[in-house]
Amino acid sequence: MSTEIDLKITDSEWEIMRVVWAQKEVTSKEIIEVLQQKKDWKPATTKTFIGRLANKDMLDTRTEGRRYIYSPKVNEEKVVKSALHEQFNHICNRDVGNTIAYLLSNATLSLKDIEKLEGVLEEKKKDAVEEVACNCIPGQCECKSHHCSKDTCRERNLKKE
Amino acid sequence: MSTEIDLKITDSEWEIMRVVWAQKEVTSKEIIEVLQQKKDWKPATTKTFIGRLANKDMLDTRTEGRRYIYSPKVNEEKVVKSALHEQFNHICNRDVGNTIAYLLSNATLSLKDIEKLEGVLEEKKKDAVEEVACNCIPGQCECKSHHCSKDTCRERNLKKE
DNA sequence: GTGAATTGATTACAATTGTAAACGAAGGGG
DNA sequence: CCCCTTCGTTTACAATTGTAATCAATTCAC
Repeated sequence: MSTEIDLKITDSEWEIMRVVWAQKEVTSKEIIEVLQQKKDWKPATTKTFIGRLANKDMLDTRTEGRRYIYSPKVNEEKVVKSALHEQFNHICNRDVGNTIAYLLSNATLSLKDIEKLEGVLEEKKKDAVEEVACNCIPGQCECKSHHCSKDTCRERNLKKE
Repeated sequence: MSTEIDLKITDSEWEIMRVVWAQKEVTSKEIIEVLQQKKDWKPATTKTFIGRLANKDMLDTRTEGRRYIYSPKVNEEKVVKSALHEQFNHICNRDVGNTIAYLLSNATLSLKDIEKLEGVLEEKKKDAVEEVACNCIPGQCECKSHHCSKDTCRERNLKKE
Protein backbone atom coordinates (compact mmCIF):
# COMPACT_ATOMS: atom_id res chain seq x y z
CA MET A 1 0.00 0.00 0.00
CA SER A 2 2.08 2.92 -1.17
CA THR A 3 0.60 6.27 -0.28
CA GLU A 4 1.43 7.40 -3.77
CA ILE A 5 0.01 10.82 -4.41
CA ASP A 6 -1.56 11.20 -7.80
CA LEU A 7 0.96 13.20 -9.75
CA LYS A 8 -1.37 14.25 -12.49
CA ILE A 9 -2.10 17.93 -12.54
CA THR A 10 -4.06 20.04 -14.97
CA ASP A 11 -2.65 22.68 -17.25
CA SER A 12 -3.70 25.52 -15.01
CA GLU A 13 -2.27 23.78 -12.02
CA TRP A 14 1.08 23.49 -13.80
CA GLU A 15 1.20 27.24 -14.00
CA ILE A 16 0.83 27.57 -10.28
CA MET A 17 3.19 24.74 -9.46
CA ARG A 18 5.92 26.09 -11.65
CA VAL A 19 5.93 29.28 -9.66
CA VAL A 20 6.05 27.41 -6.40
CA TRP A 21 8.77 25.09 -7.63
CA ALA A 22 10.83 28.00 -8.82
CA GLN A 23 10.52 30.06 -5.67
CA LYS A 24 10.37 27.27 -3.11
CA GLU A 25 8.36 29.49 -0.79
CA VAL A 26 5.77 31.95 -1.96
CA THR A 27 2.71 33.79 -0.90
CA SER A 28 -0.44 33.71 -2.95
CA LYS A 29 0.16 37.35 -3.76
CA GLU A 30 3.43 36.55 -5.44
CA ILE A 31 1.96 33.69 -7.40
CA ILE A 32 -0.78 35.97 -8.59
CA GLU A 33 1.74 38.62 -9.61
CA VAL A 34 3.96 36.24 -11.50
CA LEU A 35 1.10 34.70 -13.42
CA GLN A 36 -0.40 38.01 -14.35
CA GLN A 37 2.29 38.31 -16.99
CA LYS A 38 1.32 35.08 -18.56
CA LYS A 39 -2.29 34.25 -17.97
CA ASP A 40 -5.28 36.43 -18.22
CA TRP A 41 -6.53 35.36 -14.85
CA LYS A 42 -8.31 37.34 -12.24
CA PRO A 43 -6.68 37.03 -8.82
CA ALA A 44 -9.66 35.01 -7.68
CA THR A 45 -8.96 32.43 -10.36
CA THR A 46 -5.39 31.96 -9.27
CA LYS A 47 -6.56 31.63 -5.70
CA THR A 48 -8.94 28.87 -6.70
CA PHE A 49 -6.15 26.86 -8.25
CA ILE A 50 -3.92 27.40 -5.26
CA GLY A 51 -6.69 26.16 -3.01
CA ARG A 52 -7.28 23.10 -5.12
CA LEU A 53 -3.59 22.25 -5.16
CA ALA A 54 -3.45 22.57 -1.41
CA ASN A 55 -6.42 20.22 -1.17
CA LYS A 56 -4.78 17.76 -3.49
CA ASP A 57 -1.79 17.77 -1.18
CA MET A 58 0.52 19.17 -3.78
CA LEU A 59 1.21 22.31 -1.78
CA ASP A 60 2.41 22.68 1.75
CA THR A 61 1.04 25.61 3.67
CA ARG A 62 2.96 27.15 6.48
CA THR A 63 1.39 29.97 8.42
CA GLU A 64 3.35 33.16 8.62
CA GLY A 65 1.32 35.66 10.55
CA ARG A 66 -2.16 35.42 9.19
CA ARG A 67 -1.21 34.42 5.69
CA TYR A 68 0.22 31.33 4.14
CA ILE A 69 3.58 30.59 2.71
CA TYR A 70 3.17 27.90 0.10
CA SER A 71 5.84 25.43 -0.77
CA PRO A 72 5.88 22.38 -3.00
CA LYS A 73 4.96 19.08 -1.50
CA VAL A 74 5.81 17.11 -4.63
CA ASN A 75 8.97 17.06 -6.60
CA GLU A 76 8.92 18.85 -9.95
CA GLU A 77 11.02 16.24 -11.63
CA LYS A 78 8.70 13.49 -10.52
CA VAL A 79 5.69 15.28 -11.88
CA VAL A 80 7.40 15.98 -15.20
CA LYS A 81 8.54 12.40 -15.52
CA SER A 82 5.18 11.03 -14.65
CA ALA A 83 3.54 13.23 -17.25
CA LEU A 84 6.02 12.11 -19.88
CA HIS A 85 5.52 8.48 -19.02
CA GLU A 86 1.86 8.95 -19.54
CA GLN A 87 2.50 10.42 -22.95
CA PHE A 88 4.79 7.62 -23.94
CA ASN A 89 2.17 5.16 -22.84
CA HIS A 90 0.18 6.37 -25.80
CA ILE A 91 2.66 5.06 -28.30
CA CYS A 92 4.10 1.70 -29.13
CA ASN A 93 7.47 0.89 -27.60
CA ARG A 94 8.77 0.33 -31.08
CA ASP A 95 8.17 3.98 -31.87
CA VAL A 96 9.90 5.36 -28.83
CA GLY A 97 13.25 5.69 -30.52
CA ASN A 98 11.85 7.66 -33.40
CA THR A 99 9.82 9.83 -31.12
CA ILE A 100 12.82 10.73 -29.06
CA ALA A 101 14.71 11.41 -32.27
CA TYR A 102 11.99 13.85 -33.17
CA LEU A 103 12.24 15.53 -29.80
CA LEU A 104 15.96 15.81 -30.16
CA SER A 105 15.86 17.32 -33.59
CA ASN A 106 13.37 19.83 -32.33
CA ALA A 107 15.25 20.85 -29.23
CA THR A 108 17.71 23.61 -28.67
CA LEU A 109 20.72 21.96 -27.15
CA SER A 110 24.09 23.03 -25.87
CA LEU A 111 27.25 21.14 -26.66
CA LYS A 112 27.23 20.01 -23.11
CA ASP A 113 23.75 18.59 -23.51
CA ILE A 114 24.80 16.78 -26.64
CA GLU A 115 27.79 15.28 -24.94
CA LYS A 116 25.71 14.08 -22.11
CA LEU A 117 23.21 12.58 -24.50
CA GLU A 118 25.98 10.86 -26.39
CA GLY A 119 27.11 9.38 -23.14
CA VAL A 120 23.65 8.06 -22.43
CA LEU A 121 23.47 6.55 -25.88
CA GLU A 122 26.83 4.93 -25.41
CA GLU A 123 25.56 3.34 -22.22
CA LYS A 124 22.42 2.26 -24.00
CA LYS A 125 24.38 0.29 -26.52
CA LYS A 126 25.21 -2.18 -23.81
CA ASP A 127 21.65 -3.29 -23.45
CA ALA A 128 20.38 -2.50 -26.89
CA VAL A 129 17.96 -5.09 -28.16
CA GLU A 130 17.86 -6.67 -31.56
CA GLU A 131 14.37 -5.45 -32.09
CA VAL A 132 12.16 -3.58 -29.68
CA ALA A 133 9.14 -5.60 -28.72
CA CYS A 134 5.70 -4.19 -29.28
CA ASN A 135 3.87 -3.70 -26.03
CA CYS A 136 0.47 -2.86 -27.41
CA ILE A 137 -2.64 -4.90 -27.17
CA PRO A 138 -3.58 -6.52 -30.44
CA GLY A 139 -5.60 -4.14 -32.49
CA GLN A 140 -4.16 -1.01 -31.03
CA CYS A 141 -1.05 -0.76 -33.08
CA GLU A 142 0.09 -1.99 -36.42
CA CYS A 143 2.71 -4.39 -35.10
CA LYS A 144 0.10 -6.81 -33.95
CA SER A 145 -3.13 -6.55 -35.78
CA HIS A 146 -5.83 -8.17 -33.86
CA HIS A 147 -6.46 -11.27 -35.96
CA CYS A 148 -10.00 -11.68 -34.96
CA SER A 149 -11.42 -15.11 -35.44
CA LYS A 150 -14.96 -14.00 -35.85
CA ASP A 151 -16.75 -13.85 -39.16
CA THR A 152 -17.85 -10.39 -38.28
CA CYS A 153 -14.28 -9.17 -38.27
CA ARG A 154 -13.86 -6.75 -41.05
CA GLU A 155 -10.12 -6.99 -41.19
CA ARG A 156 -10.32 -10.73 -41.47
CA ASN A 157 -12.91 -10.63 -44.17
CA LEU A 158 -10.96 -8.17 -46.22
CA LYS A 159 -8.06 -10.58 -46.20
CA LYS A 160 -10.21 -13.42 -47.50
CA GLU A 161 -11.11 -11.50 -50.61
CA MET B 1 -7.15 31.77 -40.60
CA SER B 2 -5.93 28.23 -40.47
CA THR B 3 -8.65 25.67 -39.96
CA GLU B 4 -6.39 23.97 -37.48
CA ILE B 5 -8.25 21.23 -35.70
CA ASP B 6 -7.56 21.07 -32.00
CA LEU B 7 -5.29 18.09 -31.61
CA LYS B 8 -5.79 17.65 -27.92
CA ILE B 9 -7.62 14.49 -26.99
CA THR B 10 -8.39 12.95 -23.64
CA ASP B 11 -6.99 9.72 -22.30
CA SER B 12 -10.07 7.74 -23.18
CA GLU B 13 -10.13 9.17 -26.63
CA TRP B 14 -6.54 8.04 -27.17
CA GLU B 15 -7.68 4.50 -26.62
CA ILE B 16 -10.22 4.77 -29.38
CA MET B 17 -7.95 6.63 -31.74
CA ARG B 18 -5.15 4.15 -31.37
CA VAL B 19 -7.44 1.42 -32.60
CA VAL B 20 -8.56 3.51 -35.53
CA TRP B 21 -5.02 4.52 -36.41
CA ALA B 22 -3.85 0.95 -36.25
CA GLN B 23 -6.63 -0.46 -38.38
CA LYS B 24 -7.23 2.49 -40.69
CA GLU B 25 -10.82 1.43 -41.16
CA VAL B 26 -12.94 -0.05 -38.43
CA THR B 27 -16.46 -0.53 -37.30
CA SER B 28 -17.58 0.40 -33.83
CA LYS B 29 -17.98 -3.27 -33.11
CA GLU B 30 -14.33 -3.89 -33.72
CA ILE B 31 -13.26 -0.95 -31.62
CA ILE B 32 -15.40 -2.23 -28.81
CA GLU B 33 -13.91 -5.69 -29.12
CA VAL B 34 -10.34 -4.53 -29.15
CA LEU B 35 -10.78 -2.31 -26.14
CA GLN B 36 -12.55 -4.93 -24.12
CA GLN B 37 -9.16 -6.51 -23.54
CA LYS B 38 -7.79 -3.35 -22.10
CA LYS B 39 -10.49 -1.22 -20.60
CA ASP B 40 -13.32 -2.20 -18.40
CA TRP B 41 -15.80 -0.34 -20.52
CA LYS B 42 -19.35 -1.21 -21.36
CA PRO B 43 -19.99 -1.09 -25.10
CA ALA B 44 -22.09 1.99 -24.52
CA THR B 45 -19.11 3.78 -23.07
CA THR B 46 -16.97 3.07 -26.08
CA LYS B 47 -19.78 4.24 -28.30
CA THR B 48 -19.92 7.52 -26.45
CA PHE B 49 -16.26 8.17 -27.07
CA ILE B 50 -16.56 7.25 -30.71
CA GLY B 51 -19.42 9.67 -31.07
CA ARG B 52 -17.51 12.44 -29.40
CA LEU B 53 -14.50 11.91 -31.58
CA ALA B 54 -16.68 12.01 -34.66
CA ASN B 55 -18.14 15.29 -33.43
CA LYS B 56 -14.71 16.68 -32.80
CA ASP B 57 -13.86 15.87 -36.37
CA MET B 58 -11.16 13.43 -35.44
CA LEU B 59 -12.95 10.52 -37.08
CA ASP B 60 -14.20 10.18 -40.58
CA THR B 61 -17.37 8.18 -41.01
CA ARG B 62 -18.12 6.41 -44.22
CA THR B 63 -21.41 4.59 -44.56
CA GLU B 64 -21.24 0.97 -45.51
CA GLY B 65 -24.74 -0.38 -45.64
CA ARG B 66 -26.47 0.95 -42.58
CA ARG B 67 -23.39 1.11 -40.40
CA TYR B 68 -20.31 3.24 -40.26
CA ILE B 69 -16.75 2.56 -41.13
CA TYR B 70 -14.59 4.85 -39.08
CA SER B 71 -11.23 6.08 -40.20
CA PRO B 72 -8.82 8.63 -38.78
CA LYS B 73 -9.17 12.21 -39.86
CA VAL B 74 -6.05 13.32 -38.05
CA ASN B 75 -2.58 11.99 -38.29
CA GLU B 76 -1.34 9.97 -35.35
CA GLU B 77 2.11 11.44 -35.50
CA LYS B 78 0.76 14.95 -35.38
CA VAL B 79 -1.31 14.21 -32.35
CA VAL B 80 1.59 12.57 -30.57
CA LYS B 81 3.90 15.42 -31.39
CA SER B 82 1.42 18.00 -30.33
CA ALA B 83 0.92 16.24 -27.02
CA LEU B 84 4.64 16.09 -26.45
CA HIS B 85 5.09 19.73 -27.29
CA GLU B 86 2.52 20.53 -24.72
CA GLN B 87 4.44 18.54 -22.15
CA PHE B 88 7.69 20.21 -22.99
CA ASN B 89 6.02 23.56 -22.64
CA HIS B 90 5.83 22.79 -18.97
CA ILE B 91 9.56 22.80 -18.53
CA CYS B 92 12.31 25.32 -19.08
CA ASN B 93 14.19 25.04 -22.36
CA ARG B 94 17.35 24.67 -20.37
CA ASP B 95 16.06 21.42 -18.94
CA VAL B 96 15.09 19.89 -22.23
CA GLY B 97 18.42 18.19 -22.77
CA ASN B 98 18.32 16.51 -19.40
CA THR B 99 14.75 15.51 -19.80
CA ILE B 100 15.45 13.84 -23.10
CA ALA B 101 18.44 12.15 -21.49
CA TYR B 102 16.08 10.75 -18.92
CA LEU B 103 13.72 9.52 -21.59
CA LEU B 104 16.57 7.87 -23.41
CA SER B 105 17.92 6.11 -20.40
CA ASN B 106 14.46 4.84 -19.67
CA ALA B 107 13.70 3.58 -23.15
CA THR B 108 14.18 0.21 -24.68
CA LEU B 109 16.14 0.84 -27.85
CA SER B 110 17.50 -1.20 -30.69
CA LEU B 111 20.94 -0.68 -32.08
CA LYS B 112 19.29 0.79 -35.09
CA ASP B 113 17.46 3.31 -32.94
CA ILE B 114 20.67 4.23 -31.22
CA GLU B 115 22.46 4.75 -34.49
CA LYS B 116 19.71 6.95 -35.74
CA LEU B 117 19.78 8.94 -32.54
CA GLU B 118 23.52 9.32 -32.81
CA GLY B 119 23.00 10.68 -36.28
CA VAL B 120 20.53 13.23 -35.01
CA LEU B 121 22.93 14.27 -32.29
CA GLU B 122 25.72 14.62 -34.80
CA GLU B 123 23.52 16.94 -36.82
CA LYS B 124 22.62 18.83 -33.72
CA LYS B 125 26.22 19.67 -33.04
CA LYS B 126 26.13 22.01 -36.00
CA ASP B 127 23.72 24.32 -34.36
CA ALA B 128 24.49 23.65 -30.75
CA VAL B 129 24.38 26.76 -28.65
CA GLU B 130 26.83 27.82 -26.01
CA GLU B 131 24.12 27.90 -23.43
CA VAL B 132 20.44 27.24 -23.91
CA ALA B 133 18.39 30.32 -23.17
CA CYS B 134 15.67 30.17 -20.59
CA ASN B 135 12.27 30.77 -22.09
CA CYS B 136 10.27 31.03 -18.93
CA ILE B 137 8.60 34.06 -17.58
CA PRO B 138 10.37 35.50 -14.59
CA GLY B 139 9.22 33.80 -11.46
CA GLN B 140 8.29 30.55 -13.10
CA CYS B 141 11.68 28.94 -13.21
CA GLU B 142 14.88 29.28 -11.31
CA CYS B 143 16.89 30.74 -14.16
CA LYS B 144 15.18 34.05 -13.92
CA SER B 145 13.78 34.76 -10.54
CA HIS B 146 11.26 37.44 -10.74
CA HIS B 147 13.08 40.30 -9.04
CA CYS B 148 10.05 42.09 -7.90
CA SER B 149 10.50 45.72 -7.10
CA LYS B 150 7.75 45.91 -4.57
CA ASP B 151 8.30 46.03 -0.87
CA THR B 152 5.74 43.33 -0.51
CA CYS B 153 7.91 40.89 -2.43
CA ARG B 154 8.92 38.14 -0.13
CA GLU B 155 11.88 37.07 -2.19
CA ARG B 156 13.20 40.58 -2.31
CA ASN B 157 12.82 41.11 1.38
CA LEU B 158 14.56 37.88 2.22
CA LYS B 159 17.56 39.08 0.25
CA LYS B 160 17.73 42.31 2.16
CA GLU B 161 18.22 40.51 5.44
C1' DG C 1 -10.90 51.96 17.31
C1' DT C 2 -13.14 52.18 12.96
C1' DG C 3 -13.08 51.81 8.11
C1' DA C 4 -10.37 50.05 4.17
C1' DA C 5 -7.60 46.54 2.30
C1' DT C 6 -5.90 41.62 2.39
C1' DT C 7 -6.37 36.98 1.97
C1' DG C 8 -7.97 32.30 2.60
C1' DA C 9 -12.49 29.90 2.24
C1' DT C 10 -16.96 29.26 0.35
C1' DT C 11 -20.05 29.25 -3.30
C1' DA C 12 -21.29 29.44 -8.29
C1' DC C 13 -21.69 27.92 -12.64
C1' DA C 14 -20.64 26.42 -17.38
C1' DA C 15 -17.78 23.17 -20.11
C1' DT C 16 -15.47 18.87 -20.43
C1' DT C 17 -14.80 14.10 -19.26
C1' DG C 18 -15.93 9.47 -17.66
C1' DT C 19 -19.37 6.25 -17.49
C1' DA C 20 -23.50 4.34 -19.11
C1' DA C 21 -28.56 3.41 -20.01
C1' DA C 22 -32.34 4.15 -23.17
C1' DC C 23 -34.21 5.03 -27.60
C1' DG C 24 -35.14 4.56 -32.42
C1' DA C 25 -34.33 3.15 -37.03
C1' DA C 26 -32.87 -0.50 -39.87
C1' DG C 27 -31.88 -5.34 -41.05
C1' DG C 28 -32.11 -10.30 -40.50
C1' DG C 29 -34.54 -14.57 -39.40
C1' DG C 30 -38.35 -17.23 -39.55
C1' DC D 1 -44.70 -9.43 -42.06
C1' DC D 2 -43.20 -9.31 -37.25
C1' DC D 3 -39.92 -9.74 -33.74
C1' DC D 4 -35.20 -9.57 -32.28
C1' DT D 5 -30.79 -7.85 -32.75
C1' DT D 6 -27.63 -4.20 -34.08
C1' DC D 7 -25.82 0.20 -34.07
C1' DG D 8 -25.83 5.16 -34.15
C1' DT D 9 -28.00 8.92 -31.38
C1' DT D 10 -29.92 11.01 -27.38
C1' DT D 11 -30.12 11.66 -22.74
C1' DA D 12 -28.24 11.26 -17.94
C1' DC D 13 -25.48 12.27 -14.38
C1' DA D 14 -21.46 12.73 -11.38
C1' DA D 15 -16.61 14.37 -11.20
C1' DT D 16 -13.20 17.48 -12.78
C1' DT D 17 -11.69 21.77 -14.68
C1' DG D 18 -11.80 26.66 -15.90
C1' DT D 19 -13.23 30.95 -14.43
C1' DA D 20 -14.68 33.99 -10.98
C1' DA D 21 -17.54 36.59 -7.40
C1' DT D 22 -18.52 36.89 -2.62
C1' DC D 23 -17.75 36.24 2.28
C1' DA D 24 -15.54 36.43 6.58
C1' DA D 25 -11.75 37.08 9.42
C1' DT D 26 -7.76 39.89 9.93
C1' DT D 27 -4.81 43.60 9.95
C1' DC D 28 -3.26 48.13 8.70
C1' DA D 29 -3.79 52.95 8.28
C1' DC D 30 -5.36 56.84 10.19
